[in-house]
Amino acid sequence: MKQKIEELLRQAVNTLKTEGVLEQDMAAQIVVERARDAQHGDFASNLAMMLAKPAKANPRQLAEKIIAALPEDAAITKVELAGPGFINFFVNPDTQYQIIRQIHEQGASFGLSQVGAGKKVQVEFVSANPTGPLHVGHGRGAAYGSVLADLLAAVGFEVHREYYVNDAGRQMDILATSIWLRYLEECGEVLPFPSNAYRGDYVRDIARDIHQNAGNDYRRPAALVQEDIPADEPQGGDKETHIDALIARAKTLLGTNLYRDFFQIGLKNILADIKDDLQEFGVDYQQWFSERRLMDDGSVDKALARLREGGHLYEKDGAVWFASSALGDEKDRVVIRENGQYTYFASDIAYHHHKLERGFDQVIDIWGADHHGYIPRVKAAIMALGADAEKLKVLLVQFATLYRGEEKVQMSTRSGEFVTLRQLRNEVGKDAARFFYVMRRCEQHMDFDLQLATSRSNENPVFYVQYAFARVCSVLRQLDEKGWERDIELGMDNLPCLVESHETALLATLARYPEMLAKAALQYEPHQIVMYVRELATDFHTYYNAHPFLVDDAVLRNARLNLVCAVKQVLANGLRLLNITTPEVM
RNA sequence: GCGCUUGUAGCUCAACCGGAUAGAGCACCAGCCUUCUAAGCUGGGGGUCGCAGGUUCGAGUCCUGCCAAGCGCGCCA
Repeated sequence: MKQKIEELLRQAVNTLKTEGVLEQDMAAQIVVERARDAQHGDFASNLAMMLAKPAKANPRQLAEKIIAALPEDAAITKVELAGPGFINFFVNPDTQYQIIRQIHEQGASFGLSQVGAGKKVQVEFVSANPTGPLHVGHGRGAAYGSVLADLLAAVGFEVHREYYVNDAGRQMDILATSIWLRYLEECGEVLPFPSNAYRGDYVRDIARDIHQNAGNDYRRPAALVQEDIPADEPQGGDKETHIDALIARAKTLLGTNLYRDFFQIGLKNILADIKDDLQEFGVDYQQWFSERRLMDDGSVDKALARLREGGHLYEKDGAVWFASSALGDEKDRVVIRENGQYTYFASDIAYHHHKLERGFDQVIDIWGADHHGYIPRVKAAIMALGADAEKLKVLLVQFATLYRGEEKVQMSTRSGEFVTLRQLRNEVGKDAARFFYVMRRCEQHMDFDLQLATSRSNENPVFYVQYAFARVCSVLRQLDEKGWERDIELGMDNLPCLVESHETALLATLARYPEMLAKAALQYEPHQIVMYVRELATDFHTYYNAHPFLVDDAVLRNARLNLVCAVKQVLANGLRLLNITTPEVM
């Protein structure tokens, strides 16, 4: 419909051009929007106001000429000039009714489109270090990323969901060493636990497992472990050098192979937990991409060699630097440390190089907002590698602050007291957690009230939407109990008897669904789905209270049932995208 | 100090990327259940869109400055 009106306007402009009212070379961006107010008809265009200035004409007079030049069309019943020069279109109600038949025929695929067809897009999200369970901060990225990915797929993009596993690097060594130290405690050794090690209970659990399976095979005397280790922070030392020394000690005392056991068991356990957690949260990936793999298969060397060829690397203070400041970053960055080790950034350059080589038209990284300072250097790296930095889109997800009613929930990773995503799910359920996480624009700071999410009351928007769905189901059950059968065709043939304002409002909202989806996808804004679904639920609840559906008049009854079933279908489609359940009874 | 993000009703947030009278929910007040689920609906009050300029037919939206909050500014990841 929108396209049709745009076409009509285009023809009108062409007519005016041949009549000499408008210049031949005048380029007109024709924009038609759905009218916000029913008084303004169904669609509106600001074309006359856009053209007024270049044409040196009064917008209202120009609008009149455009209206006069508009070709006749059966679907348009009235065209009006309004306000400062808006052209409002009133659509023939008969065309509006077609949406119900369309929804009925297309079912679950109603709303899907092909605007992204032929384009490959990668969405990388969560990618939390496998050094502990996911916490609530990761939840938002998980919910947002998964809905965004599904949304992009719904509008035709070929979507690849990926999790980057940071299974190399110092944090993993800290984990392996933490597990080993807890293991030694299990064996009966007495030794202090480093302030910078991972303190969560899960570390102890893994250590206990290892002890049960392997006995004392990895046991080394505490005295040897502690010998000549520089002091920890509480004792006036530096916690980083302390833990690094312990890592080195673990490697020497255990030897490469035994040390690797701790590394691998830790990684395997935690990654399995993360995968399981995400799956239960309704998040799936096509690929779990290993950072270690980039190290092992020479990808990092390859990427750095390429930078070197381009003259982007130099040596200073014994380290190798990437001249990122020449490409928009605030300063140059080290890629190979003085000790010969790659930095995290080096493997990230290789990773993004690899991503772009895989032929994605768009690469989307979803990061926590605290990583925003990292964007310029990654973009610089992409440019230096000779690729288009525009292909990378980084979406920043702000943290959610948890509340329990008025009270702020404290989180602290160090102390091990953080609220895990799993705990959150157990407390509020998958549906509410996803709904709340996706409800806001991602760059919006968010307050997540656990009490509200669990409340089974009118305060809770999740139930509000699900309740609308359940109500339709209930109506259909009642229909059955009354011994009536739905006559879909009878209803379809008599849709024009739906003349109540609630009904026309619903028709308009239903018709908007496909456009909403396309826009939400192209703008990377899943929250629009939430907004829409709430609006549709509101329209439905209002209608439900205003008019009975199960009336004696079979014609009206079936027409209304068709409308209500269309609502049910679209609610289901929207909630399916959000990966939220649609209970038939509440 | 520099950079990124945010600032809209008492609270939590929208506003179709520059359009018409800035909208919802919660909270508050007043109503609606012998009739399809009251987890619902109807009505009401509530606003200097952080502040000040600018751009134009038109600005919550764009540009500049300032104020405030969060985050970032490692040879950590």
